[in-house]
Amino acid sequence: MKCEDCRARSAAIYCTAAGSELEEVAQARLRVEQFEKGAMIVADEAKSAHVFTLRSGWAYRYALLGDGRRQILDFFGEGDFLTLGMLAGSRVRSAVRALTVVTVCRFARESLLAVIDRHPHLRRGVLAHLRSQQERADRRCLRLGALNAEEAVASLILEFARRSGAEDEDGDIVPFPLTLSLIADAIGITEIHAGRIVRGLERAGAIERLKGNRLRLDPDRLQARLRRVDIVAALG
Amino acid sequence: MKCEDCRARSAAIYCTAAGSELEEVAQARLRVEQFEKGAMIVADEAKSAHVFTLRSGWAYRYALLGDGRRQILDFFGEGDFLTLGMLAGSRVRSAVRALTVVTVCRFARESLLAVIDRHPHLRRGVLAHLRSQQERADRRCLRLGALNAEEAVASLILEFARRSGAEDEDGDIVPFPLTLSLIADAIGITEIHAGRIVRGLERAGAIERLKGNRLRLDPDRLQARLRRVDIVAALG
DNA sequence: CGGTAGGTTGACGTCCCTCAAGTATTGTGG
DNA sequence: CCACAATACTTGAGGGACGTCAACCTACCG
Repeated sequence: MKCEDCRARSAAIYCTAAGSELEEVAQARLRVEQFEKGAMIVADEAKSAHVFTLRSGWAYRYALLGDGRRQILDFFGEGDFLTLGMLAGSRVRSAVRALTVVTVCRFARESLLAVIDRHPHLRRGVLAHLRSQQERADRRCLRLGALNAEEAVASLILEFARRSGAEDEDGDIVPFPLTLSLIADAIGITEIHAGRIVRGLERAGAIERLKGNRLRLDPDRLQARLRRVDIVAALG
Repeated sequence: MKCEDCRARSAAIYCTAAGSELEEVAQARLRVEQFEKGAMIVADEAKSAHVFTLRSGWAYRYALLGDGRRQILDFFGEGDFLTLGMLAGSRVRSAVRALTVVTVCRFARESLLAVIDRHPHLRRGVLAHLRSQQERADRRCLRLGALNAEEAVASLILEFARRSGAEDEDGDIVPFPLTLSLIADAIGITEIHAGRIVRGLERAGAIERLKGNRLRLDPDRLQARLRRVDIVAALG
């Protein structure tokens, strides 16, 4: 598992590392692991002493409520850094699960932090990571607070399309590993209503569900659903 | 304006600074400023080269949507660091306004970053700040996605009570600078419905609105509104 | 003293939820 | 390969939470 060959490297938190620095990062790594679809990667983020770089696949972070409902707080894709383990201690208890088969690099939080601390210019990557965290948090907040169900689903689909390496040569077919139940818990509606919305988008020709958790999409028709809100806030 | 006397210092991002370090922080400061209630502190966060420490008062960060609606993304109180200017470059355009009369210390982003970069142990404060940012983002997400209007208003009030120095000697009277319109835009409902909810809480004896933007509250009755969701996620 | 910003109330409409009963689709053991 | 279960998705009918519009009230400020 050479870091040099890792296609997630350019998106990783230590993306600016090279040569001996990359060697130190590899030294700090405990091991490379694989998780099955649905497996728990982190059980309680606030207490985890480990952090991960996601090499391939998708994962999601969520909180459970007293009445059993689940609120999805974030999605992680290739190159993303989970958890914000460096920020451990939050009073909002959240866990991370694999959405697809996933491979990760596991680090002890303190030793990765130590490497970054030794090499000032690695902090650029940390700042970039924090910016994208912040941006995603703002987008989620807008999606949940200001969008109706159809707009929210459209913006969620577009986010996945954008993040999964925009340009597949094959038109506009993108992987989309979410079930209706996950969509529902991400945007704060019920599974049944999520189903009606997705079906509606399909009938309108904005999306088409294909075998193997993939989606053919019509970006223009999806964007059209966001016309009401898109001008200032740049969702999608 | 001596930093030693500042009551916001213990909550500031450079809270671990002392002696000569604090001197460097004060050197990096451009000036201390005051903003009137409602005044714009940062017009476009993504482009701001300045960052602020809030010395006194309350402020809020918000985004505007194409159809004129406003989504409040965060509230800032005494000691908070605005903006995430160090993370400038987000594609979600947001601005910051004063909620009350506000005094701030203004810094050039790069010079404050440079001070922190020179003194490794100051980074503890940055990490603490990022943790609380993350925690607040999660709470907002839960509030918007999983709570109904009454629960959301109760959790918002409790957040303000908690953050405004919990223990005023005078029972449970807390400053609460939000109008119905701001409450509505924070939790994603209309001003009119927010009015109905607040009125309902008042009639139920959970809160009482006093002169001067203050609130007398009955913590138990407010907490009771969150029973359905509180067990796992620790809102409030 | 009038103007303005903030708050209240009612009637009615829409969006989303709930419950119930289905139909694919996938996986598993024989 | 089939039988069977489990999971995911679909559809309809009825209800509740929240939005919309319009009217009115109150406090504050110049």
